[in-house]
Amino acid sequence: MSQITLTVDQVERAVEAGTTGTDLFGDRRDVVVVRVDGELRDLAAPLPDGAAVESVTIDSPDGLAVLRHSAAHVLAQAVQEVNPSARLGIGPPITDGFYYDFDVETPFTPEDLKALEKVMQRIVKEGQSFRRWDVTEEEARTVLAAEPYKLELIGLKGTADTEGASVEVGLGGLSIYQNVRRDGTVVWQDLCRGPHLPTTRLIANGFQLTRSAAAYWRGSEKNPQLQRVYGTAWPTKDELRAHLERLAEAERRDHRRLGAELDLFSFPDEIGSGLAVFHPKGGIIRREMEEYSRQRHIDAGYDFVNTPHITKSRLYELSGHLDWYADGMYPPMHLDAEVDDDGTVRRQGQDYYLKPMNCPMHILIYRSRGRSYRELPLRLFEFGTVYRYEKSGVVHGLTRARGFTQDDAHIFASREQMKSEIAAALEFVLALLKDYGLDDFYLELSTKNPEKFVGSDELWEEATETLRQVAVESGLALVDDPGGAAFYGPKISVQAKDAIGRTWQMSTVQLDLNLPELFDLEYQAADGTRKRPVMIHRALFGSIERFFAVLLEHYAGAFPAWLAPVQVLAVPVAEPFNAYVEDVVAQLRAQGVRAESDLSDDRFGKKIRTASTQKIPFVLIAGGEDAEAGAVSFRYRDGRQENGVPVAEAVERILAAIRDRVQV
RNA sequence: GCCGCCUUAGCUCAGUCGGUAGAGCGUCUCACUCGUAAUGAGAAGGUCAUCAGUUCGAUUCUGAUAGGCGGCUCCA
Repeated sequence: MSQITLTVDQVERAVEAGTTGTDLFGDRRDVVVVRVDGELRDLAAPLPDGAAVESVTIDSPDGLAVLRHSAAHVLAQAVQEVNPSARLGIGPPITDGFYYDFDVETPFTPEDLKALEKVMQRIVKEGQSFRRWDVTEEEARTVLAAEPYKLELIGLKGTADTEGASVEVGLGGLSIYQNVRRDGTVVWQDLCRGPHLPTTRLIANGFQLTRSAAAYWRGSEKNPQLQRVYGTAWPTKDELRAHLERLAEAERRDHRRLGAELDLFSFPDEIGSGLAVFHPKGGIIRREMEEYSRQRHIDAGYDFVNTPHITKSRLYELSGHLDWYADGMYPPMHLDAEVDDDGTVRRQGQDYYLKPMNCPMHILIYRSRGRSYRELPLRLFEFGTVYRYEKSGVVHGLTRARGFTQDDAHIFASREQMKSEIAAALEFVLALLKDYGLDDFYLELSTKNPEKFVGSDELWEEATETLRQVAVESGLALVDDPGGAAFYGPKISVQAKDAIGRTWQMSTVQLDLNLPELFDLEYQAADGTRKRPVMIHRALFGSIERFFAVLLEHYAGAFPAWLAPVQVLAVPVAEPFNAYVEDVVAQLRAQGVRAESDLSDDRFGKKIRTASTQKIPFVLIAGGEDAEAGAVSFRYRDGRQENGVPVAEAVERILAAIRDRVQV
């Protein structure tokens, strides 16, 4: 027996040739695969001489992916057991779970999913093992002759176009994974690069099928749709339960639900899909958001402009929007045409479009007269409402609407000012986001797509480097998004994490090398020559409606006092104290606080409950003890209370919380 | 836009195997009500999304339309 040398979890060891991961880690149930010289491998694979071997546990990111991928295989086996005519698409692990695509005659129903879960449970309990079989292309084609989609993937192997199929075919050889019963019979098999769990038993009870939906084959809407089944899988039941609880929490925070519960906004059918109306309470939140933003923009040297909601087509022909984005725009209104009775056109009409973007309008303001270098940088800001004809299937509450208001600014600057303006814009944006209560960020830098760009390499290089420098100086994590830029310039976007860890793309700062060119923008430089300005697009909220939704979900409706529609609710312990309570409210109102009193004939406990469900930041309670002492009692949203606070101090405390924009 | 599901009172939902409907919350009225998440009684409130079709009869079955939900594709 020859010996080989392995480095096992950083320790060098001599072992017999043919040693496998199972031999090394068989006594550790949490080790599900091994990483051999950086590549994940099955535990059953013999380890090569000199290899560096690391254990990969089921709760590590790689281990979880393997668990979920194996769960996807079990799902596919279950589907084909129930319905042998189902053809297989792909089945990769995804965040928190997995999916598998099937070509089936009829889509899955919720009952189907329940039944499939039962079959999966049985397969899991059988303790089938995953056996790798390295095959030639010929063998693979023979084994998978009945699986047209798999054959297509085999044909794609090694080409650049394996997107979405990387779990089935890698760049190396082909392999098939067989599910083997304990008695050695092969129950099911699938084209797959692996690796997999040693046994289905590890899928234990920590999995669940969650939903089914259609998905285009290989992600293209030109391809047929397959039926996709989604599931989630975890190492333990407890983790599964925690995951389901996170989903439930996200649902409780859903801005569409909170919007109705707290009477903030609605989407009347009569107006149309994706078009919101803000109710008085939503209006207050929105006004506070806007007013604070407006003040900060004034302080930062922005000029305020206003532009119309519709325009003749000429503007968007010039800007190129009609070339690039006509599909996403509302169709035009054709106006002013005059036709004689005999059908001859007496006067040519005009097409008017609802505006999908503010920038061309702002450009026209810049271009309304000659500009001097002395005016630069010129920062034009507008809460500009735009309309985009989003496809019917994508409209989603306030986060994807058809009409929304951008806090949009365009900075016209000289090449020399470009760097400092981009830096200032990013700093401005980050500081402001923090004031709204988001403080966990990372940045994403979208760089040039070599296939699709305008402008000189030099300018791109300079702009990209500037964005990068500013990003690095901010001290935030920076993620590269190579090729992710729009054709007209690189972009930095701020990704914010909310209270339950979800990431939202927020602000963007984007350099535009294209529009100044198309509109032939100029300014007169100090030396008398005419020069072209650069243009920086930046939005903080992106869309006020969307930002509203993000804040609503982030705070779960419990806004900090400065944003809360009702900041204080005063509740008398009983009717005799109505007047006392009203007096306190009057004092607060005199200071500009949005204070109300609950003098309804509900009982005291009910009033507390009502205030609670309305998520009012300060509930002030007054009864005999308080009235005698000239005091009130605070009740906060978490149930905390503080009794006998002198009225003057209470007022001051509330004013301070509002002024300082703190959460209470 | 594509696939699937859904649409019954202001909200959340029962229900009718085809004979025009119910609950809880909310609203209104009355009574009750002195310490931190639901006092009691009563009342009002519905062309069962819309439009066609089948039927003696449609909220229920069929189809179309609109809106919603979950995905896919898209997101300047």
